[in-house]
Amino acid sequence: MTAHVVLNSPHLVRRANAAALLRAVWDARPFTANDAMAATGLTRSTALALCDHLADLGWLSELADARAAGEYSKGRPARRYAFRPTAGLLLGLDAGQNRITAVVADLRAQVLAHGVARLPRDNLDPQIRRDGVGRAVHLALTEAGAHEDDVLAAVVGVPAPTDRHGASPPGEDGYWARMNPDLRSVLSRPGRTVLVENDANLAAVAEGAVGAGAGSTAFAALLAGERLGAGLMVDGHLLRGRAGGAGELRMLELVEGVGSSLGLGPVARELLRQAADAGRLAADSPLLGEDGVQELFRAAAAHDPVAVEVVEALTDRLARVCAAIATLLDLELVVVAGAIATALGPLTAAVTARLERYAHPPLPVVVASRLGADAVGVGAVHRALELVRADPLGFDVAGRGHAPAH
Amino acid sequence: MTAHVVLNSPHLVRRANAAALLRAVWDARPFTANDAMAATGLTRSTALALCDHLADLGWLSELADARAAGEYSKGRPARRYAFRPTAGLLLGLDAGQNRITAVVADLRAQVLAHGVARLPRDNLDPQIRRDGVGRAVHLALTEAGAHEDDVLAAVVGVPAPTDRHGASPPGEDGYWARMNPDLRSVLSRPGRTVLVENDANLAAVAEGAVGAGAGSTAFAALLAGERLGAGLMVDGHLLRGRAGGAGELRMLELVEGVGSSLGLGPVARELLRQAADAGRLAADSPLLGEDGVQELFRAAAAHDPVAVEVVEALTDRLARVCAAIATLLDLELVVVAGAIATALGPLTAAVTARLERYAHPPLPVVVASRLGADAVGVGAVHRALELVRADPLGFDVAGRGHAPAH
DNA sequence: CCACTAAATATAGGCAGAAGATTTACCGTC
DNA sequence: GACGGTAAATCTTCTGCCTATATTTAGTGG
Repeated sequence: MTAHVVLNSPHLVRRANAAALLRAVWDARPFTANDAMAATGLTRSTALALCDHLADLGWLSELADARAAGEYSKGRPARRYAFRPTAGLLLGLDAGQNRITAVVADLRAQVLAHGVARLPRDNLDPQIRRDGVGRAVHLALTEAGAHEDDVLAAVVGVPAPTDRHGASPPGEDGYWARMNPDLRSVLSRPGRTVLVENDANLAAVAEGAVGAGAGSTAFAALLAGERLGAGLMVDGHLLRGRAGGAGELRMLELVEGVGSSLGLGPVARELLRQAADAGRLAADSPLLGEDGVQELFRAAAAHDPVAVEVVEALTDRLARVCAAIATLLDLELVVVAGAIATALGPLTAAVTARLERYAHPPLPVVVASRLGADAVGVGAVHRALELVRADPLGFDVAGRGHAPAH
Repeated sequence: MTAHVVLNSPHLVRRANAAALLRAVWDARPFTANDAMAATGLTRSTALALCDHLADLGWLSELADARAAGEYSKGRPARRYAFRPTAGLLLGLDAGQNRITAVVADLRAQVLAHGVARLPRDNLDPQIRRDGVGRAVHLALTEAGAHEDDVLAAVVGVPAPTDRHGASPPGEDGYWARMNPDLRSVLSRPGRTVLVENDANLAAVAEGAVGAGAGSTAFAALLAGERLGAGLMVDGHLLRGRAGGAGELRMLELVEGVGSSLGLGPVARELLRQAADAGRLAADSPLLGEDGVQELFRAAAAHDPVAVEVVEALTDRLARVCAAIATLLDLELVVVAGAIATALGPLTAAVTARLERYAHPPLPVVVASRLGADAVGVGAVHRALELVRADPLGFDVAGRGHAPAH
């Protein structure tokens, strides 16, 4: 006979109702008691009492102006309230291998400021990463004119699997553990919720919230950097697995015509090197340079035979990858994200077309992310928002620039 | 401003608490108010009032006997209640291609009776399947001495993907649609909840509830019949996907060394046929007969070279399949289920051992199901149980052999 | 200045649950 | 067979949340 949650106090009822009202009003324009009544089904007196209560707590502001918005004008003017998106702040971080980005956003996930900390090229010292996180956060908060105490929830994306508690397994040669040197504790503050999450998972959250996956219930965000990784959203849930390893794509080693989880950049470089070795590419070709991938698509568009061949190989590879993942999970969409995504725009249509060779209808669609390099940070902010929205009254908001109505 | 659920009436609070209490005592021995208080945190008066209420509704019986169980004997004897597992019945069906099985169970998922309807060998007429369902249900209910009205929830497993509403896409050549000819409507009755679900998914539910997956939060049930299909349980959720196709294994066509989603039986038959064609197997070998697969393992155990070779090929194939699925989703376990499962017991250890060739630590474990041919039906019953437990007070139970206390 | 209107406020009542006093139904024991 | 002791049931009182239904209020337009 295990314990079960019950409402053993009227106070709990009120709290649940207040949270429901707050969620209903979160994204709304200024609203009146009538709106609150419609959204919750509560009586006017109760709705008003809850609004006043939420205003006392700092979640809502009562707008002095009664019928300012000229919304009609018979009868006694309605009291108007508005959700205060700056009642608290959200912090989203992308703790990449060489760079840490912090994003400060309000309670509607509107980005207010950024902060970036570059890390030394070959660093694996945990303290350097931890310091970098602190630096990026400080920069972002300063730019936003905000204070550490204003942050209700912080979420960090790391290039490693993470379990429910934000811990990463060591991984081979301890790479994962080095990427996630207990970043949770760096960000922890009293009254603040902190979560460490896999970066591809956060990219998926971002795509689902404001990207190509909005409205979709089954899709993947394919983070295409040096190695491929995926965030899997199925039935509206982010998949985690035993130890957070869901979406790790080592299974691609078993997929015919793919053979590894290498990202598109490394594969392109390798193919171009092979062409050079075979004498089909001049040793000083721009395709072999730093910006090889950008050059590659330009050259393919200009019908350079080697470039066309390589791009076709990449298309085929990506189609196989997407087919394998999407078929097993019945996804309707694969969003290719990461730094390389913008360059891949032209590729995705070709990939989608090629899917019919490797998958069966209904075929998924492959698109490039429009969120750019910020995908992980934005996803982190949205994840933080979910945490706050899930139980807003669990967060203390009173401090922030608000004088409670006594 | 979308509508949100609120507790706008004391009645709702009471209902929620009653449901919580009921869930807490669902699997308990006879219990007293003290037990109920401990499980819910409510006061004695409230707990007793709720128990009486639930007894009135027919969910609990009050045991006349006060301190019969000799559980101590100072003070005023406690009133004792017990959950009534027969307050309503659950119906689980396995609507296979050639055979329909119905299982009747009580509210603790204890199986009370079976009913089987065999279908003509080559039938695809929807009406024949629908009639078969009715026949199997009638047989099972009769054996249980029960009536249609006693069934609170029914769940059917079909060999086809199903969406949230129990509908199946037509599939190529309409096979799926024929396997699921609106079975929902056949079982529908006023006051009864009906659900149509993919059979592999139900096998996964069964394994998670009473099979090898009990306690595991990320595992797959691999239904190994003529074709492979999987039910995927990740983070405690059954994966569905866009149209219920999650766990369809056509992606195996892309996996090296696998190449198709054919089950082990067909592959074994094909390998044996090839051996026979090559003259390595006598044309009258028992391995080529009806019970080939059973024979195969026996022969391999006796070091028959052809049999050993085929079993090794099957081991390798299964290891690749499990590695691909388990790696993508970070599963800790793959349970091989289906009619063939019992024969596969000896194979699974070899498969688990071979996984290290195709996957990386932490490696999943592969085991054979111990649930036998009933896995789908049992899973269906457990799924039905979930439906009832989720909101027990939404079901009317009063009728069944119980005189409410006026 | 007066109806009219729509919203805010005030008042009363129902109901769930807590808290604590009291009663009850047993057990020993003398 | 009356007498404490005990643990649970029951009774009484109280608080808080919500509904329902007046009543008041702050405006508009004639």
